[in-house]
Amino acid sequence: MVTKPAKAAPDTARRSEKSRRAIYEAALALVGEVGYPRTTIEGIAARAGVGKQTIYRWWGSKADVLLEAFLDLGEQSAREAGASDQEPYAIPDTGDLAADIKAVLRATVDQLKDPRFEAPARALAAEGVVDEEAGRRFTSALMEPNIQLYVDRLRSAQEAGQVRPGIDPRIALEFFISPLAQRWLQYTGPISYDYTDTLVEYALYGLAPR
Amino acid sequence: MVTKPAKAAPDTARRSEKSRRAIYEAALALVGEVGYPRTTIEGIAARAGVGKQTIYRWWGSKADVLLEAFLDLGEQSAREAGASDQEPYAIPDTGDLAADIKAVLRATVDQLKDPRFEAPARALAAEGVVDEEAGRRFTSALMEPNIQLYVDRLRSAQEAGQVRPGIDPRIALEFFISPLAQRWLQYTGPISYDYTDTLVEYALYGLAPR
Amino acid sequence: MVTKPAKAAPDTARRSEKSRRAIYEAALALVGEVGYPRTTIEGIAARAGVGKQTIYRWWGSKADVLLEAFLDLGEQSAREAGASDQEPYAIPDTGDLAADIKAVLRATVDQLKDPRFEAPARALAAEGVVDEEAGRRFTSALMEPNIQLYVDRLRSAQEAGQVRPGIDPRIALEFFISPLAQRWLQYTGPISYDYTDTLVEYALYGLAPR
Amino acid sequence: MVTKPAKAAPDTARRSEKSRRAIYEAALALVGEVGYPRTTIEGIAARAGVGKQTIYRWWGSKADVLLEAFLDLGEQSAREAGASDQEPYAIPDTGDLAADIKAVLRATVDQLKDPRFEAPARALAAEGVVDEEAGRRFTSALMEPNIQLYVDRLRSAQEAGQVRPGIDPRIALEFFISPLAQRWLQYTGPISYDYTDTLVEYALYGLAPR
DNA sequence: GGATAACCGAGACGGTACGTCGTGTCTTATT
DNA sequence: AATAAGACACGACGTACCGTCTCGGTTATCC
Repeated sequence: MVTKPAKAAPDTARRSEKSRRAIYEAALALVGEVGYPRTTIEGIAARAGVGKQTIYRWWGSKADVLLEAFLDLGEQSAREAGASDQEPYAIPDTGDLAADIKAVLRATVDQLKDPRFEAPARALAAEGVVDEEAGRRFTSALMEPNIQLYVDRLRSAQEAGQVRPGIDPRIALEFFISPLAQRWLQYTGPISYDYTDTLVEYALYGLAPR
Repeated sequence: MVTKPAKAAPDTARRSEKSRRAIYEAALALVGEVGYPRTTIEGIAARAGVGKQTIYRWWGSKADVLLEAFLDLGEQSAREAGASDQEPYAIPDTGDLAADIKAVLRATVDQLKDPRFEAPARALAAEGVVDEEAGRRFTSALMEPNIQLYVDRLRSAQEAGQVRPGIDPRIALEFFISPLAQRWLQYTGPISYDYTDTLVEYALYGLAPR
Repeated sequence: MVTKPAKAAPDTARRSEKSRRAIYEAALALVGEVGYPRTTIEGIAARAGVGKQTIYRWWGSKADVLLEAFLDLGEQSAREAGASDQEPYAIPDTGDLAADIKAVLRATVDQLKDPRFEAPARALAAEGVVDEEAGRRFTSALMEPNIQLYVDRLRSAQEAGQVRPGIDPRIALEFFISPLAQRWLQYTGPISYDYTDTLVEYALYGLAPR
Repeated sequence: MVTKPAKAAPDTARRSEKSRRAIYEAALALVGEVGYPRTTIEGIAARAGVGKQTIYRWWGSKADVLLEAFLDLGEQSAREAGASDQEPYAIPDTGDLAADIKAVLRATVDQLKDPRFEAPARALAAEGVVDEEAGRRFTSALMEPNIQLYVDRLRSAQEAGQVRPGIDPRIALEFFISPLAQRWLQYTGPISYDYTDTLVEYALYGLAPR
């Protein structure tokens, strides 16, 4: 058996770190400046001072480049923020479920409105809507970890008796994030702290035991 | 004064109905077959047996063509379905709010899984995510009418004392449609009757008075 | 039978004369300035202010473009030179064979040294050496007509008794042109009026009857 | 003073003989198989199992590689043919000038038709046509030695009174080789023993004294 | 009922970007 | 120090579409 000759993967050890970083920066900058559809691989290469082939060698598509650039951006932010590194990301657990979730959603609102995040995030989301494979990839890389935090927090609340036992946290968390996601993705409504606070109140009222 | 030579809007009266229909069909077929990004104006024109200019004359972009084609598709379906035409679309009001909404959501699930709808719908959604102007246009053309139906039904339920008075229906309805929309758009989870039924139960529990 | 779908030849009637001329000029200029190998289709297109596709639509290769440009150049020169148009090209027949051929060869020497002709001519010759199909094409388009003139003149000389009857003019003419061609093509020796005069003398001595 | 850091000529003593031979073979094979323009340095390196740098270190261009490969091929053939090595190449001198030259030209015809020689020879010739420096290099390496043999033989014939005293052998020899060269290079006519025999007859008739 | 102006099909045009290939330079690890 | 291997910046390839722009050739009113 000849293990398919499918491209002869390049040698990762020799990869130019400098080029990779330059490509990330160029990609994010361009998406921010001219939008995803008018961001081209040629443009990224030119701006990064890199040959096109260097991009094609390591990534399969514009969406791939952007996904990694975006992940890298997240890691950077995380590194800058939580210098101490303990508990890099988690929903706080003060015992007050409503307050904890409101706080997290407010942070999410801030993030959704931060132009550094917004343009690439929309680009990826759009790509994922239309290309199932990409969509699943993006979802599992970008959203799944976050979703898991909600599941954990809700389960903890369930154990504390603040959420009815029969509730499936995997579904319940969607009451917090899906309405916000839809408003953001599809411009079906404005986004604000007030709005997310209301969301939490309405939803928890239904989730709490009587 | 020369009343601006800007574009000389074409004469709608002389428009070729045959070409318009051919373009709709070609556009929908291509999006279904090769996906939105690989659907091109040239391709639509060729398949419709139409000059490119005929498309550029009447529509401003690929997204525009597809939006109208999609709306047309909806009208057709409606015409076929409700021959009588009175009350073309409304959420039933049997007095049982949960049952009524479950029924509508089940129909939505069916529609989201119908490949005739899915491909163009995704295409439009993706375009809307990345292009705010298009997004608002699509939302107001495709979703707003639907949303209004939920608002109406919820208000009626509120009057009937089945929903707490303080609740804003514009927000409450998102508990029903946003989670489903997100699962569909972003592949964050499977879609089924069971799932939408559960959604309705969890949500109404919170919306109902005690 | 479906007569092969081999490219769907474009509509010659709609061809842009302006672009064609611009392409000829750009091609000849570039070959003259930077040489054939560094003349690129992209470069020609850019210099001519023309899309690449316009070149690819009408010509199959760089060599094709240059051949036509070169033929066009020849026609132009001819048109400028022989305004009267009678006898556009022929070897003079004064009765003195040696003098007639010397005169023509001197003109050829001038042409071979004219940089306007030299660069494209070499380019075509080189292409023809390496690509048999192109070679035959170039030879029959560029050299055959010329060769025929020699054949005619030699036959006329034969009838006048200045060349032995058994001689094949098709071969004899090579004594005049092949040595010159080789010196020019392969840099095997210098080119001058003296040289071509000598050639004629040596050769005619052998061709003349005793 | 720092004796210019220009290129740091590589150390010939350490050169890998095995690589050199492999490169020659690969180059000749590729030119024969796919033609000169589609023979690439990368292709040669890959086929020879050699790093690209090894080629760039020792040769300046594709043409250089091929020229040496071709010369090497000639030496090999010579070595195989004349095992004794004395008088590797010379035009025979039987006293019959016509017969001697006819014999040599017939051998040349054979060689020109041998595909092992033809492809690389054409490649080099074409390169030389378009690049004057390469042309002079190729001519002096590949043709000059041969030409000298004709000069010698003609001078000997001159001394024997078979060629008129005033004749310049450097020019006279072109009557034998240039027509053949042109037919071969430019496809202006077929090549055969008959043809070269006729050439010799026509030419010698003019060169011989009366 | 003939003139005339629009739309229509077709598709050539100047462009931009695509994804691939080859160049010549450079770096790394091996011999 | 030369080598096999191959990543790199660069430039050109030939193709696909873009949106604009003529071309005839139907229509479809308006005189």
